[in-house]
Amino acid sequence: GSVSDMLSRPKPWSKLTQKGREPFIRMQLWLNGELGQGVLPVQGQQQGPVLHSVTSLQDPLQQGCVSSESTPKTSASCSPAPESPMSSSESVKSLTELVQQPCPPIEANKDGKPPEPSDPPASDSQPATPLPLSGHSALSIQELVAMSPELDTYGITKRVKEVLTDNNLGQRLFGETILGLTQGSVSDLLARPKPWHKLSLKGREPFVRMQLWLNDPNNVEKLMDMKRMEKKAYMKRRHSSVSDTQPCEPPSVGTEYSQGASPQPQHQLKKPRVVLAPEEKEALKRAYQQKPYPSPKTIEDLATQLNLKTSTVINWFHNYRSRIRRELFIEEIQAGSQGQAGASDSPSARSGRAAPSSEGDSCDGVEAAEGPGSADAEEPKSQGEAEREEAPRPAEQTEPPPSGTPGPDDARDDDHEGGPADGPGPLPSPATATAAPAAPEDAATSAAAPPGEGPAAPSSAPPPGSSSSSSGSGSSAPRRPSSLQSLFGLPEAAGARDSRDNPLRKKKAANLNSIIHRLEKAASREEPIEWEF
DNA sequence: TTGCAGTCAATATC
DNA sequence: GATATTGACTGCAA
Repeated sequence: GSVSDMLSRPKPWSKLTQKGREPFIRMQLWLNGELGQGVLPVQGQQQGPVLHSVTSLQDPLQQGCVSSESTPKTSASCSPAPESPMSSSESVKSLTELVQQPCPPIEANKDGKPPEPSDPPASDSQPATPLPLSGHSALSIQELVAMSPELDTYGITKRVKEVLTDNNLGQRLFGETILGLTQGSVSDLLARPKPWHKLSLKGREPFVRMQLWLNDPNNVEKLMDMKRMEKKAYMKRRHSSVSDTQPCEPPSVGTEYSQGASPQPQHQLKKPRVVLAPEEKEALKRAYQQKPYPSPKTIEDLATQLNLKTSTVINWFHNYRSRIRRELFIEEIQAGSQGQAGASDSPSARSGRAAPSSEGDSCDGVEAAEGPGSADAEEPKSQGEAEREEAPRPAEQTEPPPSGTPGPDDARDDDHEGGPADGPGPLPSPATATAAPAAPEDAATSAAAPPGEGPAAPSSAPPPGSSSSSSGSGSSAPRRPSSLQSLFGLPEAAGARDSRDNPLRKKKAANLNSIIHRLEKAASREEPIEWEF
């Protein structure tokens, strides 16, 4: 049905969303012969057919171009059938145009910031500047992303981490040079990769780049060279600045233009970063436990009580929700990979990252009820979260948009609270929150306490995700069968399945389902809910 | 409008 | 010095 609709009534490119454009890109590729039967070979593996073609696309970095054999024709592939008629769909037309036009270096798109190659830093550590991705292939990369088979993001990051550590290459260098991302982003990406199917086209890009990089036989050398060049540049700059005092431009960069008279105005304007105090975070977490989706009023109250800007509170909730969500993703993956070993169902997987998880403690409301299933206790998520995340888990639901939107909704203030404005709202003030309302708090409170002990559980189990678990040094994905190693190809699903086999998981899922059910029921009844799960 | 994904960049930690 | 964490932003979609 969708196909029919698309073929008969194609929307203009400009009206399409990223997702909506994907089918057209696929069609174009298919027309170009880039896609075999139109079915994306999920085998991609590092050398899967598609990927190959991908590589062939010649990443500006050429990094990924592995396939020496992929040869020339590849290049052709790059440019999507230039003249392919494409008669009808203008969308495709625009696409081809887009693809053909010399694409701006990726960063340009990314940051939206002008490439400004002249950037001072560039001058010194020039090499770093960027993204070798420049070249015409910036767009190609997007194309690649669109046509790329499902990749095993977890496996890819794992291998990347290994290569980087084995060769003593830093994330910063790798990120700036290969991915066009900052160190923090790279760190985050490597530590908490989202499953392929949960990623947007943009989000997949870094993984495709990583895959290409991994495929590049000279990847390490290239990076090493970069490293050397950077060092050289740094030394040079340092030297020159010392001897010449001539600030040139470098000064402003790396070091500090601190005293300098000129630049200060701007960065004077920089607002200092807000750092939430532990108590404030605690209060926010408690509030989150009660309402993952607080109403504007609640947010305001919270802000007032905590003496924070409402925007800060809003941001905090956004960030917390999404980070917890990601936390779940990797837990899912890890659980899946551990599969049978259900033993360490311990979620905390990431030692360091106790936060969301252990604190997520949040789930309290939910878990608490779990009662016996203490096991669940570890899976920290707030009700809303839990529902949202867990719900979909059951069987076939691997879909991103957990139809079960009920989760969040139920949790929303506005929903069950009196309407918007009314008053008292649950004011999850630090104080109130803890002691406050109904049941959930128990959890909340209890959760508050545990922080300290929380670690207990996790400690027992070796950090699943941590490479340690895999022990096998070189054996990147020791416990993960080769399959996982390369492609995700549905592995996710597989993983999920595994996890599902785990009794604990089943139990948890069942519990969550019942919670959801009860919530829905309660909601329809409009009865005040007593959280006694 | 609201929520989310993806990032950046300042800090914290290791 | 490298890596991890996290508040804030931007852009997009519903």
